[in-house]
Amino acid sequence: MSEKDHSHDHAHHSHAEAKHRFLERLKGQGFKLTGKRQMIVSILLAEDRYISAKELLEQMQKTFPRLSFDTVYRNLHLLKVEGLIEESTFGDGGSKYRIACDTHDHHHHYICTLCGKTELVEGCPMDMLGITAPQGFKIESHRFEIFGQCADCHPV
Amino acid sequence: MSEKDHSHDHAHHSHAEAKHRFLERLKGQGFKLTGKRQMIVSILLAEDRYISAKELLEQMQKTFPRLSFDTVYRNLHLLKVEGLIEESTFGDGGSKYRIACDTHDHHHHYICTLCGKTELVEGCPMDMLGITAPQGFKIESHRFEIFGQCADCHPV
DNA sequence: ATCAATGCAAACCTTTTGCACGCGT
DNA sequence: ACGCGTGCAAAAGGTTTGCATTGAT
Repeated sequence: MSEKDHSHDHAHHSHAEAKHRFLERLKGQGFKLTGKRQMIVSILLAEDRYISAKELLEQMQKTFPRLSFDTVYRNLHLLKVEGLIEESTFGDGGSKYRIACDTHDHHHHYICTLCGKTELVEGCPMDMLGITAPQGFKIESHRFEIFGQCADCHPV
Repeated sequence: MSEKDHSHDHAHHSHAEAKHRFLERLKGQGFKLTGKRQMIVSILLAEDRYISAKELLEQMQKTFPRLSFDTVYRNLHLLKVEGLIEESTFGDGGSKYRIACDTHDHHHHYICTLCGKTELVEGCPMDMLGITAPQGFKIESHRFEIFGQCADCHPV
């Protein structure tokens, strides 16, 4: 087995591992592991980037021709509530979703606006900045994203 | 004239001043100063917070009963392209808009998710954080917003 | 008088929902 | 067998567009 094959095999292995972990979490909550649900997790893991509900639907329809948006959205909603995926609204035309970075608790992303690929940002502005909220302002959440084009997507 | 009246007058004065500045900028670009366009700028200045296209429409319909979404959106689009308003997508159900903070070049906001009111955040994470983009990632923009409830909107 | 702005209506796109049936447990 | 998950269809929002008319300059 060549080095190339080995790394490929390794990638597959960790993918399967991760998928198993995600599905176990759903199972533990009493949700059923349907074929479509598993495929959504598979695709999101394999893509490892932000993709739209439409992209997801189109990929899945190759296997499940009668699949429609409602099921995709219902599953995305479930996965989001369970904290297994992340949602963002960059670009035009609605939300995009990616598998949650389960190895890092709190994080922010560099996001490629062309392909949706992400990289982790070091640190969080809420820690680094001397954030002092206005009088009486109760902070509940924040959003920090850096947009641009990844090495694969821009010419030079 | 009482102090109260005076401050009220002052507020009106600076509002009118700001409105004039915004409208002049449109005029300079060759756009027509229609009543509806002026009213949108007026409302956004008076509100000084993020509001939805729907809120805008409803306020304006008191004066222009036949006004519909298309005109509101067309004007919002124009104002956005001209850099006179800012758009955000917090909460559910689409975009919200506020008059641009023309006195500050680059900035970020504390945003009240209940009323849309904003406060300026001191500093920008891109300056404060030791941002080092991944190999080959070409940074084009970023988004940083702190959400919560302002003093007026939460009980305690 | 000219050309942008508006009203109206319809289309578009993403996302959600009600209901009956099918499938994982 | 039970009850969640799914397909179908339709609706719900938000936003955009074509076209004829109105209105600012």
